[in-house]
Amino acid sequence: MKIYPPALYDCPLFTGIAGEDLHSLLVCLSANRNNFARESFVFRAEEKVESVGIVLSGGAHIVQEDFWGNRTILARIEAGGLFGEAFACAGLEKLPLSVVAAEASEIMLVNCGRILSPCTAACSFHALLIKNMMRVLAHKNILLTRKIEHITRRGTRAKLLSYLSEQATLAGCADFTIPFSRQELADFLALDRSAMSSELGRMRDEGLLRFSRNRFELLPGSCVR
Amino acid sequence: MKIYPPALYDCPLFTGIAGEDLHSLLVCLSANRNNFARESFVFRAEEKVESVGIVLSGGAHIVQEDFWGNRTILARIEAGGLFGEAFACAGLEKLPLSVVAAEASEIMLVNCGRILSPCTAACSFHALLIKNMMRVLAHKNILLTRKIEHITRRGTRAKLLSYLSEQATLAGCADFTIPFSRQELADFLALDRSAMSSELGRMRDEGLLRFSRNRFELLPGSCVR
DNA sequence: AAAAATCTGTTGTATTTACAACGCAACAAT
DNA sequence: ATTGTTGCGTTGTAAATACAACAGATTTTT
Repeated sequence: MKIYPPALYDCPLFTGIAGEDLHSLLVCLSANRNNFARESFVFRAEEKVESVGIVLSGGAHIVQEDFWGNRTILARIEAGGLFGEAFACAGLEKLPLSVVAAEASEIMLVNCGRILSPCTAACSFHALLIKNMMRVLAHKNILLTRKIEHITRRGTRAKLLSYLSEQATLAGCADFTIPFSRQELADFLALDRSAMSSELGRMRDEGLLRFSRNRFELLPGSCVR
Repeated sequence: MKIYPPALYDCPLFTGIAGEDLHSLLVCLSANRNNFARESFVFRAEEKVESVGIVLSGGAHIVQEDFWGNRTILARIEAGGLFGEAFACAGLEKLPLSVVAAEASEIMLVNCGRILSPCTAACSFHALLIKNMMRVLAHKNILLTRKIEHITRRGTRAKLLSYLSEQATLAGCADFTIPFSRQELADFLALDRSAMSSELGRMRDEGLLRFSRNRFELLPGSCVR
C-alpha cells in the first residue's frame, strides 16, 4: 500500500477519514497520482473539467488569460490545497482559466462525478466525502461573500469600518486581533497601504478606534456613519 | 395532494425533478411550509441554521447588523429563490445575519442534514438533489469569484476592462451585449455611475472600444495596459 | 401625440485617493 | 554594537474619483 504525503490528510475534503480508510476511499474513487513538470498544464482553459485536483507536492498556479492574451496569476495552491472544485461541481463546459504546475509537482486528480454519485454501499465514507465537499464549497462561499461586502463599500474608511466591525463581531468583543499585516489588509480591501495607514491614523485622532500592530479596539464614538 | 407554486419548480435545487416526483421527494425530506408575517424573522442572527429556505410566495430580506447595530439589507430574495444554503451546508454554529420576511410570505424550510444524508434507497431523486445543491453552491462560488476579480482592480478603467474582457471572452466575440444598465454596472463594479460614464467616453475617444447602450465592442488597440 | 419618467453622457468643482519618498521603530543577523 | 531588513506611519503632490447639475435621447404613460 502506498503512503500518501501528510498534506493529503490535511485536505479539507478528507476530514474525518483516517489513514487506512482514506486509502480504500481513494481506490474506490480511482483517484490517480500524476507528475507534472514545471510549467506544464494541469487543466487548460476552454477544456471541460471533470476532476478536482489536490496538490500532493510542489505547487500550482491558477492562471487567467484575458481577452487580449495578458496572463495573470490569480492564486498559488500549496501542497494539500484543492483546486478546480467549483468548476467541476458546477459542471462547467469550458474552464475560464488554466492551472499550471508552478514547479515539478505531484497532483492527485479525483473524478468529480465519482464523488457525487454514490457507488455501491461498499465504501461507507462516501456520504462523509460528499458532506466535506459541500462544506468546502459552502465555506468558500461565505468567505467570498464577506470579502465582497467589505470591498464594495465606497471609500477607505467605509471599507475599514466594514472589515473591523465584522472582526469585532466575530470576536464578540470591541478589541480584537486581525490576521493581516497592513500590506495584506490593504491588498484584501483593495486599498493603497499608505492611504489606508493615514486613514487609520485619522480615525484614531478622531477617537473612533485605538490600535497597535494587529490589535484593534473600536471605541463607542465610532458608531456614527 | 398539495399543489406547489410554479416558483418552486423553477428553484435550481429541483432541476430535473418533475411534478409528482418532487412531491414525494419533499415528503421524504419532511419539508414544511410556513407562513411568515411581514417583518418577522425566518432566521435570526446568532442562531444555528440547519435548514435552507425557499420562498414560495412573497419575498425575504437578508439583513445584516454591524457592530454598532446599523442594519443593512444585503439582498432581497424573490419567489423561487433559495437562501441560507451556504450557512446550512457549512454547518456554521452562528448565523452572521438574519433573514426577515419582507412582506407576508410563505416559505419552505428543508433540513439540510436530510438533504446530505441519503435516506433509504426509497427515494431515487436524492442523488440528483445532492448534485443540484452542489451545483448551486459551485455556481455561486464562480459568480462571486468573478465579481471579486473585477472589483479588486484598482481604478475605474481597470475594473471596466476586466469586466468587459470577461464578457467578450464569454461571448467568444469582440462585440457583445451586457446584462446591466449603466447604474447597475456601476453598482456591480462599486463605481460612481457618472465617473464610469465619463471613463467610458474617454476610452471611446482613445479608440479602445465602441458602444451604444448595452452593446460593446472591444477594438484591437485596447490591448495595451 | 404629448407628457412624464428614465437612462445616459457631459462638464466643472470639491474631495479623496494613489504614489513616492522618507523617518522611525522593532527585530535579526553579523 | 553595528548593520541590514522589514513593517508601519507620515507627508506633500499629482492624479483620480465622487458629487452635483444639467441636457439630450429613449421609453413609457396618458
